[in-house]
Amino acid sequence: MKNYSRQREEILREIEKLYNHPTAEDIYMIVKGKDPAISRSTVYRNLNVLVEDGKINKISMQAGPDRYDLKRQPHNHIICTKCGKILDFDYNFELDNLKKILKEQTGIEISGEGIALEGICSDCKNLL
Amino acid sequence: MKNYSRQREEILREIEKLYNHPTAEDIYMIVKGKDPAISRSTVYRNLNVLVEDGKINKISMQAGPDRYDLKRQPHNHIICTKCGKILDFDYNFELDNLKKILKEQTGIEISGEGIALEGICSDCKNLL
DNA sequence: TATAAGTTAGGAATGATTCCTAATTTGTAG
DNA sequence: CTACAAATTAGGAATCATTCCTAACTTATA
Repeated sequence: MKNYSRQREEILREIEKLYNHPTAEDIYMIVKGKDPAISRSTVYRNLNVLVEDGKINKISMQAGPDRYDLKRQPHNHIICTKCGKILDFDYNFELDNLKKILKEQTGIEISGEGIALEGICSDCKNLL
Repeated sequence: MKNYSRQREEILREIEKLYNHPTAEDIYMIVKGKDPAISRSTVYRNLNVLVEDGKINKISMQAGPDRYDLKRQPHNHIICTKCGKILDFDYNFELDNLKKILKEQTGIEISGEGIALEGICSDCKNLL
């Protein structure tokens, strides 16, 4: 296992405490509270390293900045297209015939992770 | 039905001819070939209008610019995370218990559209 | 024909992210 | 320890996609 720099460790430790899909900016502000000298580019660069190392997930939004999530047990995300709220859900795609259909139609084998669905959440639906 | 401006019509007509999920820039270059005075902001603005009017879909990518697609029959997209290729597939989420599970766990009712999956396509898999 | 509403071209502004550079830290081999 | 290489940093400039701004122009309306 590769050694992590102090800054990289700090970033990972803060993400471990968070359960609200923080943005890079969120993480930057939190880490900066403890390590005022840290720079934004260090946060961005290390977030990419942590994604590559499989420690965290990057969630690409249809609008606004990317969000990050510690890899705990496998789960998926569903995003409200009105308010942008992200909710977790667990659904074992392995068991589903979706995988088979995709393989047949496109030749792509999905991993079951990195999947984002979209919809309108109940809060927003009530406002319509 | 609202009247569309000449530029808006031009943009929609070009998207009707394309089956390769063009970006706003792609569309801008094509329309500019026929109407050299058109501006980029006109293309962006009208793409948003066409999405709101339900004429086209916007596909948000995990990397790079958004892509657009005429709304023909309902279908979903799967994106290769290596090469960025976008493939269509049709899978009727209405028939699936995914919808039920999502409703139970998150309160969100998905529309069955605007869903993007990710994986690694067979071309890229061969290169690994 | 006058007025209002909608739309445009062009470019400036914005927001998120990456890139660049010189300085600093860390790892390693003698 | 010591010296050199490799990795990483802070800070800010640069980039990219997109939106915003404004004055001019079209189109609809009455």
